[in-house]
Amino acid sequence: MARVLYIEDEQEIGRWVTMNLTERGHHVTWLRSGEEVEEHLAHCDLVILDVMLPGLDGFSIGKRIKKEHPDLPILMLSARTAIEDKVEGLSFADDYLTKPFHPDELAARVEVLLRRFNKNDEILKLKHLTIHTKDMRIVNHETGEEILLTGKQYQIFQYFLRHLNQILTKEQLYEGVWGEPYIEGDKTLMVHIRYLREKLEKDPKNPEIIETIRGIGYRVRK
Amino acid sequence: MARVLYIEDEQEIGRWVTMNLTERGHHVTWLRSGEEVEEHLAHCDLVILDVMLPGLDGFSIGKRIKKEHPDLPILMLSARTAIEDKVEGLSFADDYLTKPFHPDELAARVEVLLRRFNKNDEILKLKHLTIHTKDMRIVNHETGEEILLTGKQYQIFQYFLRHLNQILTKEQLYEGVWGEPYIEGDKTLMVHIRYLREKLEKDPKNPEIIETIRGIGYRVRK
DNA sequence: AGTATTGGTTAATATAGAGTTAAGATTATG
DNA sequence: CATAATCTTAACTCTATATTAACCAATACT
Repeated sequence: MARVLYIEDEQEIGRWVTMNLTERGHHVTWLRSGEEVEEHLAHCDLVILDVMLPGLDGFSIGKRIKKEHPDLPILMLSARTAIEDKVEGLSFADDYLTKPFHPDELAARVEVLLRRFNKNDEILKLKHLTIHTKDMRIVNHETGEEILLTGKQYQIFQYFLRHLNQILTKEQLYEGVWGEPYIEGDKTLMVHIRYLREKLEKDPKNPEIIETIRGIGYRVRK
Repeated sequence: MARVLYIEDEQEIGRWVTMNLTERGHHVTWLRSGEEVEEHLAHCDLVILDVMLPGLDGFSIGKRIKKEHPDLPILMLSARTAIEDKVEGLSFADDYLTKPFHPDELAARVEVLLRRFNKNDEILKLKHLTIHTKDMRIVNHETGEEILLTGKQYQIFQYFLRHLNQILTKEQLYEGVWGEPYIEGDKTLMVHIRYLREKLEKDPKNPEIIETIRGIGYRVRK
């Protein structure tokens, strides 16, 4: 179902959680500390983070992850039930579950996050397109043909889908996809938008999927 | 901060929750039953739903709301702590909080949902217009249509919104938007005001949003 | 009422921002 | 290592928007 990155130092609970989530069809990567988190982030759909870790605490790690990857859902797991901890956790994370908990509740909350962040196999319909969000298969359901995107096209379109209905500035888009600052006047993004439209739009000259917001950027609406 | 629709039949807890959320700056509409929910949905940012209600139960109501309004966050509130209830609730809702709970936790979870669903921008109402200040989306809430402004129109209107109720001279406006000195007798600003009125006003000949202050300039009042 | 003054409207022209294309650079693939 | 696919750059075209200017309407003043 989803690729879960799980950071937990305790052997016991770590095995138990990993087992439970694996049973439900998720692919779990369990790290014993927050050290090598960074390299795994690009290849996961959700982070489960224990608060009590040796060395750097879960809150700091969570905040850093959220800063770098705002579209990656984070679920905090903790034995600390104090209201201050919950409020602190929820200030950046997307859910906070206190130990002990029932594995079904964890699984249900994982599902909520995947649903909300468009990371499960939801089927999204935009005009003449049917998009399987999990594996990003795009089908033109009027002709039945599948649309294959190249790497960059895929990343850009995914960024749009994660921010449906929002007006995205060229800066936001460029920085979100390339991960480096946008230089005013650069046409690279535009060229990609053009080829994307060529593939996605019925009539690329009158785009309906990716609309232009002149002076600002672009938008994809549901 | 946000417009919360709260459905709860118990007097005691209803008052307490309403008070707590109001204290934190939210606008709470408290309904004692799920009957007249439908008409309020269009004008709220988040739904808090009690599970135990006389008549139709909270789960059914929640599912129906989610089906019609998938982008409206729902937080379930319940005295039922059984895992089956939680799983059932989380199958459609976006969070599930069991009673008793700390008001700070409810508030924190409300914040998480508003953040995730992008509903935490300020909303300003001027006559028939609803303005989402964060992303500057302007909607005519009588027709439901979105109003798209061009760059200059956008800048001018933003200047008005930052100086609500103030009479702005043409000098002030011009210098505020263009950043260069206003030349007496220049009609550029006026032409833009005209096109702005064309888009914003119900009847552009009798402007209600942007009023003319003869001999001085213009004003937008709340 | 007639005239001056200030605001409003319209259409033309100019400009900036977006779209297009193709060639060259880079990266992936057999 | 060669070839193909994809990405970036840059010159050029097109179009929405901004500005200008000429004309029209409303209000204020004598």
